[in-house]
Amino acid sequence: MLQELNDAYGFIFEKELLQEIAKSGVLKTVREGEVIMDIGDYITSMPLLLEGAIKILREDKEGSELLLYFLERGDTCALTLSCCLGQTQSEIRAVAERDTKFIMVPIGKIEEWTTRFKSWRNFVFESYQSRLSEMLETIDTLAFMNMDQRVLRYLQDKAKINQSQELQVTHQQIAYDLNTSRVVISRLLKRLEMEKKILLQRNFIVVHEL
Amino acid sequence: MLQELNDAYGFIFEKELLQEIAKSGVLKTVREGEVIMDIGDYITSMPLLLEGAIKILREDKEGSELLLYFLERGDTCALTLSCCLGQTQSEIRAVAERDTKFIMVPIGKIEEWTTRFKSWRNFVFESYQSRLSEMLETIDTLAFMNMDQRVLRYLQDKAKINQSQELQVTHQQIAYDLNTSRVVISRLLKRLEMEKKILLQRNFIVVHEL
DNA sequence: ATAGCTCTGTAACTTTTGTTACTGCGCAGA
DNA sequence: TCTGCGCAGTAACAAAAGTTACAGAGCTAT
Repeated sequence: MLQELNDAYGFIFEKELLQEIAKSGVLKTVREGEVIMDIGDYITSMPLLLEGAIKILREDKEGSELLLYFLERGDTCALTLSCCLGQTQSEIRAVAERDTKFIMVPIGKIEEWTTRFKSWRNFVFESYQSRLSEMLETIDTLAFMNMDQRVLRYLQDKAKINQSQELQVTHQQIAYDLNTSRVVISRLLKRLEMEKKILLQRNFIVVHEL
Repeated sequence: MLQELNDAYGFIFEKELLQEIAKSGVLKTVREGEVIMDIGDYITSMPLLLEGAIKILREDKEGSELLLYFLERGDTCALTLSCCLGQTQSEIRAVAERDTKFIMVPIGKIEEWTTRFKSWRNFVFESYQSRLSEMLETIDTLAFMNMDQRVLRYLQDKAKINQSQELQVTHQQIAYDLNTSRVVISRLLKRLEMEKKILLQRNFIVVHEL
């Protein structure tokens, strides 16, 4: 575990902190598609991503979903952090986008390290910061972009996160993530294909523009 | 200034911190409609609201605007805080919703107090937290609500912030804040009036449901 | 009072998004 | 091989939101 921690966090945390994390943290691995954390869950620890990717979703009372953003290696989820520190229920759902490995750090340590390690304090602040800017971007796409642009952007983000231009995803899945209907997505994807921006296959999309 | 500080922040900050704020902070008053901070500005201090209200707007490259949320007494803007600590340009515009009084605290002190005062640290964390949840709410309204619901919600929020059911606002202004067109707003307002949820006057709307 | 302005109401139309319904393809399992 | 199922394509229609255009109401300054 210490080795993996070092690979992902070695350049921002000091040795002592890395050892503390290795001591108090619990290593978890989840398979693609697994729900790591759900809306309403009581959160008592926060994740430090080592490998893989996680997608963070929001849901309304009627059960409609919306993808907020992805987390990668070196990230943590500030919304979870916020739940932890505020001792409230989770506002979001976290689902493994790929097979993923991470360390869960218990809430008590989070606060303790905040006073003891400057690098940890910075990490926490930077997490809040990057999560705020991701949320801003999400708001931008919702407020200022049409569905066709949102779909293209979604595909590009997903390609980046999965480090592959070939995405294994169904139209229905995209529709869920963007909170619209399958027919709308199929329509727009077809248009994007005609514009040569993507290539459509069964269960599978190739993104040209990155 | 110390008196006002005490009224707004006395119950969360210790005496010593209040005095430090009074010493290092600069008191500012702005009139309704004044732009306090604009997109692209370099931010070197953060505001602590004493009185009044501020609205926070986002803009895209084409100049379309969107209201993100309001700030009230006792609030600070975590997005600004984030800019401060990250030494980056402002991502948002802040406009006085009413005549407003606040204290600007220079960036150096923010960091210093973070290490010296637990109450300050908590305040900063809680600001991040509440701003994150405001942003989540904004995302919810954009993703899950139709324009008619958004308009009603907007009016209710504005009434709350201004502590009055009678809002002095034009249809055009609402359209700007919600990033839509004046005609759409007029149409929906008319419908809300027929549903007895509001009353329309010239330059002026009465909100019934709060 | 009247000219000029801002603000509101409304009609008519377009575009975008959402809905329903049906077709056919391709794969997996009996 | 046939059946059933999930997935993709598409048509036809409905609803929501955006656009253009114009008329009239009310305020202000001369």
